[in-house]
Amino acid sequence: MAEESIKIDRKKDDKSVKKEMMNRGAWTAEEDRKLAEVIEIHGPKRWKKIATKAGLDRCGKSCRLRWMNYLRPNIKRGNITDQEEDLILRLHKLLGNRWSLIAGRLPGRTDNEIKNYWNSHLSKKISQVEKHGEGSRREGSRSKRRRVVEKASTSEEGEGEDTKSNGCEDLKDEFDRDDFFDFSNESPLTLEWVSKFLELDNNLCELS
DNA sequence: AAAGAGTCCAACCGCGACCAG
DNA sequence: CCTGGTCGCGGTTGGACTCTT
Repeated sequence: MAEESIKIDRKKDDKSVKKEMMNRGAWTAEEDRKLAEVIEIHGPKRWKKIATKAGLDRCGKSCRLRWMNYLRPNIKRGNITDQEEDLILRLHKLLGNRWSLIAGRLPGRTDNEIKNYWNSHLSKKISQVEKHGEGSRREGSRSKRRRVVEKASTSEEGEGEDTKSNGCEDLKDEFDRDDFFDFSNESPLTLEWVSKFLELDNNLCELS
């Protein structure tokens, strides 16, 4: 028993020592350059390897995040347009806090960016609207662990867990959300998709 | 001009899923 | 089947910047 806890402690210590040795905080231009170089050669995978190859005192996780949110080509910087905002609102209504899925429909935007935008702009907007208007509906606390939720939701969608509900529950019979949002073999945001989505969303909310 | 409050966003953290051995 | 390593996700934090008083 005691031995086990010592083991755990040692493990924890190793971890924190490593952490302390790791470079953290803001990325420098030099680090960015090194990271981009290595990724160009090896591709954006095996992040731990990339971190060591680049000679950065960063963990793979940190490298991945930097690449995904900042260095990746085709990243769109600057203000979220009205159209994008509208899309985010509608997608969030359907999907809840599944930022990566939402980001998948906004080319050039990252999940982190959308999440930040939501937290700083839209959540306020929404709570203001809710104050004025009627319904208060709790945002699903940890919509995360989505795969678990998704699995569960296939059998019993109810529970209101993973947000979205908003009078749109009815759609579940005729609309397979996960199918709809499976973007794996589809090119991102096309006008057809947007109009298809907006049309569908309008229809659903008219029903409710 | 300064200082306190508020906002924004890059980066970190912790967790669960996935996968290879 | 089990285990350890890795990845990807959403939540949270810290600090730089801006606004207000």
